Amino acid sequence: MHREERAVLERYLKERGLKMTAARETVLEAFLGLETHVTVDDILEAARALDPGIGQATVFRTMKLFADAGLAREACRDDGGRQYEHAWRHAHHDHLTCVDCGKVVEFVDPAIEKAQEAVYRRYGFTSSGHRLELFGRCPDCSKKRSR
Amino acid sequence: MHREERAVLERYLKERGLKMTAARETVLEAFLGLETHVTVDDILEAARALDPGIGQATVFRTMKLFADAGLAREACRDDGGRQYEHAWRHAHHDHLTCVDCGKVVEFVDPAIEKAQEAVYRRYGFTSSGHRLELFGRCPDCSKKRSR
DNA sequence: ATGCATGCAAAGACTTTGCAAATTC
DNA sequence: GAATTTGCAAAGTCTTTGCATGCAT
Repeated sequence: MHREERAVLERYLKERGLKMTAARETVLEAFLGLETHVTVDDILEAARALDPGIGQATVFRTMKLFADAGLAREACRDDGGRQYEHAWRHAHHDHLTCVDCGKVVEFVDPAIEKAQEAVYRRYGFTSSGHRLELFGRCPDCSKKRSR
Repeated sequence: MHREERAVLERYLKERGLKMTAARETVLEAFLGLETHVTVDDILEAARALDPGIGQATVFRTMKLFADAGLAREACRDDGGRQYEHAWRHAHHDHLTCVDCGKVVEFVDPAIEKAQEAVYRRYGFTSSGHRLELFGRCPDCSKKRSR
C-alpha cells in the first residue's frame, strides 16, 4: 500500500542518512489511511491500532519529519489546534469550511489564484504559497438553520 | 484615548450586566496601543507597563471578552501560536506576509473577494467570513537574497 | 560497531479554572 | 449588599526533550 509515498520517504531518509524503521512505516500507513485533516491524536490512535506499542512522542517526531519530507502539511485551526493534511499527490487547494458541522470542501479557483498573483505583483513580493480558508454554512446546515 | 472603542466595550458590558473595571480599561488601552497582530504575552507586557498589578489570567479572559465584543479578532499562526488583531474600525483585510523578515502588508482585493463569493455560490454555502494569507518575500528581502 | 530512533516519563509552553478577596453597580 | 471580577496558584492541554535501550545500516 501507498508505495509511492513510501518511496518518497525512503529517498528523503537516505538523502540525510536517516533510517527507515517500523515505527515510521506504521505512522505513514496510519496517516495515509485517514482522511486528510487530522490531529496528532487521530494519527496516534490509528497508529496504535496497527501497532499498540507506538509512543506519542514518536508520532510527533514522525509527523514533523513527514512535513519536511513533503508528505504532510502542517495546518492550524482557529482554536489553535494543530492538524496535518496529506500533501503528496494532493495538489494545492483551498478550504471551504462549514462553521456548523465542520464539513470541509477542498477547492481550487483559477480566478482567485490569478488575482493573488496580481496582489504579489502590486506589492513587489515574490510568491511562496498561500492559505485561504472560507467559512460559511453548508447547504444542509443552512436548511436546518432557516427552519 | 480610544473613546469609540471604549464606548463599544461599555455598551457590550451593559447589555449583559457585566462591569467596566480598571483592569478592562487597562487591557483595552494596552491592546489598542500596540500594532495589530500581537500575542497575549505582548498584551500582558504592555498592560503591566500601565499597571504592574495586572494578572495573566485577566488578560486571557479579557481578550476573549474583547473578541466577543468585536474589538479584537482571534487569529493563529502556522506554528500554533495565538494572536489577536484589532477588529474595530479596522475593516476586513487579508495578509501578505514576508517569510524572511515577517513584515505584514494588509490588503483588500476586490477581484479576490468577488471570486470568493462565486465559490460560495458554486458549493451552495452561505458566507460567514474568510481568512487569506499570502506568503512570499518582500522587495527588500528579495533583493538581499538575489545578491 | 556506530549512531540514529524509540518509548517512557519528565519538563515546557501556553491556557484555563477554582477560590478567596476586592471591586463595581 | 449582591454579584461580578481579580490575581494567584493549581490544574489542564498539547508538545518537546532527556535518556537508556533497541535497531538499522
